[in-house]
Amino acid sequence: MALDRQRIVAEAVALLDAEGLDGVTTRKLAARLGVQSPTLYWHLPNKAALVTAIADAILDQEFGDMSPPEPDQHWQDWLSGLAERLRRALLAHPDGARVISASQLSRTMAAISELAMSTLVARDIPLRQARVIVLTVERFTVGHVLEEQAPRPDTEALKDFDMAAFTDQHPTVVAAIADYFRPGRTVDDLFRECLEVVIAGAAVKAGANS
Amino acid sequence: MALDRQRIVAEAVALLDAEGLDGVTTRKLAARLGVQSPTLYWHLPNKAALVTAIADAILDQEFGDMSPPEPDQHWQDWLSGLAERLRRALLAHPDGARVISASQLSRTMAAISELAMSTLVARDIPLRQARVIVLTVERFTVGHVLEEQAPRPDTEALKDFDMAAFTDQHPTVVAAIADYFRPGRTVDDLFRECLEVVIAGAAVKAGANS
DNA sequence: ATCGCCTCTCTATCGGTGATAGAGAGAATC
DNA sequence: GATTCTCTCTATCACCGATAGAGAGGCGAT
Repeated sequence: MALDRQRIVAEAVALLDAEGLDGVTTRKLAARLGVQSPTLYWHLPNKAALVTAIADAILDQEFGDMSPPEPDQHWQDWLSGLAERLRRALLAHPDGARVISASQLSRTMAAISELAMSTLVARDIPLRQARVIVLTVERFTVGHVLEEQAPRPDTEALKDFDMAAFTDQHPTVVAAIADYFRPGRTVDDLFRECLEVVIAGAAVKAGANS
Repeated sequence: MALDRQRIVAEAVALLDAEGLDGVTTRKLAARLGVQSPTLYWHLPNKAALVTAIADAILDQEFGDMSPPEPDQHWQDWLSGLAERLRRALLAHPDGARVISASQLSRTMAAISELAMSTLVARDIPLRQARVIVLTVERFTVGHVLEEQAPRPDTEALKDFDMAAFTDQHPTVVAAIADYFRPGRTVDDLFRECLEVVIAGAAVKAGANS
């Protein structure tokens, strides 16, 4: 099978799924493609370009179809949905948020921003506020998923972790986490509640617009 | 001079300042300390622990003194100030946001969360909402600074970047960025405006509390 | 038809990375 | 004085991104 950029990126995503971002090395990727690693450098200038291509692929997978809101839909709900989709795209692959934050100039991310900002402008929100709102939502979402996907500290490190002392020094944090582990609650609920904060603020800052 | 964990971390921060996170290698760090690199492994279990220690050092530098708000101060203003300080801490060092997001179980970060959540609880905000608000502010801030510190794409990559086509496909984004470069505006203004969105939402979601 | 160019992959190698094994120096303790 | 503990060393591992440069094969122009 011919080796081209598209096939390289597709296999890189598969490798990401199998081993995480640190497992995506030029050698392993080349091996999967039945090729020697320097060959990849004929198709890609460097590894950063590969990561950006992976980021675009991840986003494209979830944002293949992007559409503005229905006329009767509140932009708040539509923007929430966009953020939920962005999160879903990042969670769909190990280290998805790291991949996006390590990528440079992702075309798809730019397209998402364009759609979101123009949608808000079409709802009579001033351009500057539209940009502020969209950036806030995007950066919060990436920051949040980055934390969600942070590696669990290994058991070795936990051995000299004094839980009693931690609880003593951080009672509120511990109580809040305990609440968060209440039966029936999921990580999705936490994201949704945080997102509601951001969207509520966006509504305030957007002025009295619909 | 005796080599201990504290001196290692201090020198690691200096190395971070000089060369960025990718420049922080065990060999370079050891060389600065006048020592061979395996020696470091007597004081640290692995590099991840070093990064976490650097993260704590960066935060400690800005959050040496942490105090709850004055009784007459709105918690919104106090929380804004906390976020501004967090951002300042991250911006004070190259790749500061990457360091914090790569760190695991930072004690100082936990202390910041504890202070913020307990402060909100003391202002009669329900525990769960307090946690949601604090997490939102923290993760937005890290996400934002992560973007602020993202490396500028090298000139090589920009050579085949078609600005005209980009403007054509993303007119709103380009217009928004142009507005952002208006004279007198700084990157600090953008952060402040985004933060205002988050804080406004926090105020809404906190209910009718002070 | 053949010569030369172009596209793509190869081998060989470079300098660098985090990490481990195990020797050994020197101080502290018994 | 012998032993043990603390700390640093040398030597080495497997692996990483990246480059130089050879060479195979197709394709077009002569």
